[in-house]
This record gives sequence, C-alpha cells and structure tokens, in this order.
Amino acid sequence: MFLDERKLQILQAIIGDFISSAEPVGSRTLSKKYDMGISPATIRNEMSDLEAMGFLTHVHTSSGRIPSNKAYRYYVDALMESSELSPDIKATILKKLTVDTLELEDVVKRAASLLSEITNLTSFALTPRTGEDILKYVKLLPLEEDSVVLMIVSESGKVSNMTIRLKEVSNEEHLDLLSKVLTYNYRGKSISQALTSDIEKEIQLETKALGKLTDNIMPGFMRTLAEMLNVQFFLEGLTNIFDTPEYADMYKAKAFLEMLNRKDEFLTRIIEKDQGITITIGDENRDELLNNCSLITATYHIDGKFMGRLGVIGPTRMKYDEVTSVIKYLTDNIENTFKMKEGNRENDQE
Amino acid sequence: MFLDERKLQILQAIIGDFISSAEPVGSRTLSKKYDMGISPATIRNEMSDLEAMGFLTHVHTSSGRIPSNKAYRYYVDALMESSELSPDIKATILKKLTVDTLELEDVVKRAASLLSEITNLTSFALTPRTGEDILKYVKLLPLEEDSVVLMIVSESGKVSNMTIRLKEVSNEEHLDLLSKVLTYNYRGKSISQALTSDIEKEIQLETKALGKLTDNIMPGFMRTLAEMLNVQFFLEGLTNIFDTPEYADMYKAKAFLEMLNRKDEFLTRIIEKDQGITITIGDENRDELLNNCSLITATYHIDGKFMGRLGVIGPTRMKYDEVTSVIKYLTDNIENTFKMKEGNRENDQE
DNA sequence: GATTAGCACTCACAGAGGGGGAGTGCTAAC
DNA sequence: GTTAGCACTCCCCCTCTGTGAGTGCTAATC
Repeated sequence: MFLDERKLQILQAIIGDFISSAEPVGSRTLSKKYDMGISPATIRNEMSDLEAMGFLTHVHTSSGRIPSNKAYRYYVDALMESSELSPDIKATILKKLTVDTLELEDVVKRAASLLSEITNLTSFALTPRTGEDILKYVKLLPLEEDSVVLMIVSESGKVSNMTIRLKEVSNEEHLDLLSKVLTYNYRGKSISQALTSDIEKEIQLETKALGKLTDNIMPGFMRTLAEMLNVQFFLEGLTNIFDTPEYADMYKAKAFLEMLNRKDEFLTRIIEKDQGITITIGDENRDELLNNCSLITATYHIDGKFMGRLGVIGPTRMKYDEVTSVIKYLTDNIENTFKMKEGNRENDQE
Repeated sequence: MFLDERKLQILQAIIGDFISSAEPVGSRTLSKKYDMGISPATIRNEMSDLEAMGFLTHVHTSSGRIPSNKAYRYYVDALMESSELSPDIKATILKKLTVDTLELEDVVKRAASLLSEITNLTSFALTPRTGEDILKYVKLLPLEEDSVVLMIVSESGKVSNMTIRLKEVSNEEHLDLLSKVLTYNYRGKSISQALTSDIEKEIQLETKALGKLTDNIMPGFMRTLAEMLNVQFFLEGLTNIFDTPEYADMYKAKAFLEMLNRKDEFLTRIIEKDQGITITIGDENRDELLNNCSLITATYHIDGKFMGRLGVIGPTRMKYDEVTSVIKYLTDNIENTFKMKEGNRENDQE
C-alpha cells in the first residue's frame, strides 16, 4: 500500500479540509483552495485511486469525498504532526488547573473540564485508582449509644467512612481496642491485599474478649474497604455534542447522551486500554455504540504509579493533533503538579 | 371569575387531553371524545369565552386550544384530584428505594432516580443540608512527616476530611493534643455556629505551647468545616427531555440541558422555596430560563428537621396529579425509613 | 335566549415538481 | 500523463397545491 507524494498531499488536504468543515470535499474545491498545480480532473483521478485503496468514501454518487476510518488511522499514524499549543491555551491551563486545591481528585476533575472547554468535545476522567494505596489507620468512634462511625485512612490521605449500627450498646474502650487491633493488622497492606487476605480470622481470635462487637463491625469494615476501590467517573461538556454536525439528528444526539449516561457500561469499554496516549477510531472501538466515535485517552501517573485516565469522545472527524496535544499537556501538568509538591512545599498552604 | 359547571367540564377536558396528547384540542375532537351532550359549535362558544378569560390560547387562528399557565394553575389548585399510585409503582418504590444501603444520601439519590424513571421527566435531588448538624469529633492523624489528615465527624455520622501539609515535621503528641482541644471546643456546636464563632482565638491561646502548628491547621479546619455545608445536587433522567414534544427542537433541548448543567445557578433558583410540596408553573418561576417549565418539588425532614429536597422539572404540560403523588410517596418513604430505624434496629444490619 | 347547522375562511403540513449547484466519471484531445 | 469538455447524478431549496383540522360568524331551530 504505497502512496506517492501527490496522493499523500491530496489525502492530507481532504482530511484536513473535512475535519474543519465537516463537508465532503470535491475536486474543484480542492484545486482552488490548495494550489497543487494540477487540474480538478487529475485530482479526480487520484481521488478515485484513493477510494479504491480504501482511504476515501462517497456519501452518494455525486457528492465529494470524505475520509474513511482507514484514512484517519493513516493520518494519525503517519501524517499528523504534533501541534504546538497556543500560549493562550497553555496559560489558561496553567492558571486554572490547580487553583485553590491540593487534592488530586479535584485537579483531575478540573482537567476534564478544561479539556472539554478547549476542544469543544465531551471529555471524561477517571479518578485515581486506589487499589495499590496502603492502609494507615482504622478508627472507630462512638456516635450514639448503638452506632459508631468507622473511618479508614490510607497513606495517600484518602478517607473512607461508614456509619455502622450495632446490635448492642457500644463500649468506648472496646471500640478503641478494636480500632487498634484493626490498625495494627491492616497497616501497611494495600487495599486490594486487605480485601483478599485472611486477616479477618486472626482478628476474630485477638478480639474474642470484645464479644460480638467484631462480628458487628467487620461486614461494614469490608464494605468500606471495597468502596475505597470505586473509581469515580466524570463527564464534562456533554452538551458540546449538539454543536457537532454529525449529531444534528436528535436521535443520534439522544443515543450518544444515553450511552454516556450509562456510565458503568461505558466505563468498562474504555478502562482496559493500554497505558499512554491511545487513539481509537470508529470501528476500532469494540463496542458498536462507539463505532461512529473516536476516543483519545491518556493516562496519568504519580511516582510512577498508574493513577487514572483522561480523555475525550467525539465524532471520528476530530482534530486529532490538537486534542492529543491538549490532553498530553494536561496530563503532564497533573503529573508535574504532584511531583513538584515534593520539592516545593513552602508555598503550598494558603 | 366564575366558571359554571359546563365551562369547568370543558376546561378540565381540554387540560386532560392536552396533557396526555400534547396536541391542541379542537371542538369536534372534544365533543366526540367526551360525550357532553352539546355540539361542537356550543363548545366553540364556551372555548371562546374561556379564552377571553385567559384560560386558553391559540397557536394560530385555526388551531385547537391549549391551556394557558393560568389554566394549569387553576387545575392544580381547584380541579386536580390526587391520583392514587398503582400498586405496581408502589411496590417498585418500596423494593428499590432502600435496598442495600443505610445512608440517607444514597436513598435520596435512589429516590431521584426512581422519580425520573416513573415520571419520564428530569428529576433532581438536594442532599441533606448539614448546617444544623452538631459537631462531635475532630481528629488529626499524621500521614507523612509533614502532612496530616484532618477529619471532622458530626453527630449524624457525616465525615469530612482534608489532607493538610505542614511547614514543619509533625509531632504526634502535639497533633493529639490539638485534636483534643479542637474536639473539646467545638463539640456540641452546629456547623454553622462553628463557622461563625470566635472559638478560634480561644484555641490559639490554649495551644500556645504547640508553636505554629495551630496556625498551620486552622485554615484547613475552617475550610473542611465549610465543605460540610456543601449541599450536593443530583440530576437524573436528563435524556428524558428528548421524549417530550416540547423539546423536539434541538435548540430547545440544548438550552434545557445547558441550563441544568450549570448546576450552581439552577440550584439557587429553586432552593429558596417554602417547605412542603411546591408547584411552580411556567412564568411563576422567576427565572426566564424556566418560563417554559414547571417544577414540582417536595422537602423531606428527619426528626422534624428540614433535610433536603426532591423534585422534577419538565414542560408545563405535565401530569401534575401523578407526579405529585409519586414525589409525595417517595418523600414519605424516605422519612419513614429513617424514622423506622429508631424502633426497628434489629433488622438493619446486613 | 340558548343551541346548532352551515359556510367561508385560516393555517399547518405533506407531497410533487422544478431549477440550481456541486460533484462525478468518461472520453477525446493535448 | 494531464486536462478540457460534457453528460449525468443527486442533494437541496423553493414554490405550489391539496388536504385536513380547526375557527368564527350568521341564520335557523328548539
């Protein structure tokens, strides 16, 4: 599958034109707009060849050409140059990304919001995965006579809590002891380890003196632990879909929004991807519902550990170069912000 | 403004018909469908009168009549009978509302979701307001050398937390002492009180021995406190809007979704309402963006205290009776669930 | 006096028809 | 190999027209 210089030039022109205009590109338009020194007729011949090779398609016999998914793939892999972000955009991102917060989760959320603003697409973010997070404290505090609040704190500072109702009046001393036993046994374990380990039995032995208290608490403890694993999923710029001609049809827009609203399902479709920046175009997405969309996602890491993901979803006609640059700039900045913290703590507080 | 029996009957028929069909109602249709023993011509005369009185309008000269906002208001105030929910719906609600959770917030969220499912409208919920919530504990636990996690626990079991970075290495004893001082001083105060009180100064005095630690912690403490006040706002069934003929126009659907997406603004428009079930129709909503919508909201209380709000938003053509019944049933059930807890704790856990 | 039949009129809506524009593919000439 | 010319295709927009549902008015009827 060899493309000579001229075919390449034409293909690139068609892709570029179509991406920005959303209109099928004709030979005359092309020859006028890009001065290639060849007549429309010649361009037509080349287009015909490109179509035979699978790079272009027709909507109907007398319409202009539009790029196929194969063309986008080729463009992304071979033709696309990484676009430099405008200083304006960079400044906006730097200014807004970390303002007024120190929490990774907030920053990621902000990043998704900026991403959709800048690209005019729908963006999404997955908050940090915490399975690797190490447990640090377990605290039980009495609330009312027969209810306690359970709190689990991880090394990264994540706190998960639950109110547990007891079947008997709580005894502060007992609660304190159980807190200590739990902390002692689970500290240093990752959340995933804690969930799969057999420590529970050991604790039952150690706390026999507490009566049924342990039996009362442990189910809630395990559930709270499990909840810490829940990855949160944010969507931003949902209504941007209305501005893309591909979704001018109500039914399509509706289907798109409904698909995204079933978050859990959508999530499982994208979460399994490899690391780094991933671009999937049209039917490269396994799921039929995504066959008219392209996704660009990037992962972010802290201290080398995979934390979460940031991405956009939009029509296959997408400014792949720009969007990729924005996402990359955002994830780089997220990573830097939380790396910088180490050496630059003086200015962090207020 | 007196409406005789016949006008009343006609008005009610038109409202009922239009609510379910979304089509302007004509005199012939009306006389055929509802056997009133009068001819279309007579109905036309009555309609004309009703229009003069402001209860009906025209879309254009030769279209049928549609109810005005005044008609809806009259209907809601005088004509509407409270509709009994079908046993099916009741059963669904009872089954799904409290499954697998004991937390008020989750139940409220579930309620909103059920509400939009049953009514096919967009629903929203405001999570419990916690300003009245009484503080119970303040805990500071060291994370790394120079960072601590701060946790504030209220009597209702709500936990709010923040990671605070210190400017110096933390001292566990000092942190423990400060925890105790904070707990001692704030316990028993409501969150609102705590935020406005002058206790801070007292604490500064009491903890002089701790050096700058208190200065380091207090801003974070106050911010965490403030965060506990944040009411959460959930929207459900956003895409239901696509199924209502009033929003068949893309621009309108877009405007609607965008309005709801600017949650904060939307929130301030509805939060100030009185207690109980409130119905606002069309331009009764102060905000222009809501002038084509009706809102039905209900408040829910626990132990007599106002907690939050549940509601739907949709076109003015809405099944006011049914929706009201569903909302009422939901809030009643929320309230009962959390009242029942008192007398029925045996079965709560797992 | 209230009710109704009859009639002229209005307007939205759907479908048919036609012109224009942008595009293609093919052929023959350069 | 390139290009001009041409017939042809198809979408899109506009206009026209018929139809149906509805109204308001008037005069006859109960």
